[in-house]
Amino acid sequence: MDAAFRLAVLACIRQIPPGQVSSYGVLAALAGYPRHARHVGKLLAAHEEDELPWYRVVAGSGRLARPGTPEADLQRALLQSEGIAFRANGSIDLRQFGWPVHSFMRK
DNA sequence: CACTTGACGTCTT
DNA sequence: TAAGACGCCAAGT
Repeated sequence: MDAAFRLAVLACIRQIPPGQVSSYGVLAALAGYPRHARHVGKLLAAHEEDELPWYRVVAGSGRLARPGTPEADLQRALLQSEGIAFRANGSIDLRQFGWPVHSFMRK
């Protein structure tokens, strides 16, 4: 596997501030690998580390990946505990909680 | 080599 | 705006 890819992506994920979320595509681009969103997901699927805030990674649409799974429920709970609000349809407003866009546009 | 798969994303209807 | 189609790329079969 490409160790550089893993390290770069994991490093970016660790940069996500508490109470905010990022998306697979954005993280891939930040890591220097545009169009590799699916691989970020592949990485998280195989990688389990308690320190890593994997739950701060959502789909670009603002909805959770793999809905219906126990993992998604856990993720929802963890995010809510950090103050992130979910809409009625079960999606997150990235204009409010998305990173790094939100940090940059902070008014 | 052809085809499928997957924690995704964008473009068309 | 919602629902599909289509694109993406590395790995596995």
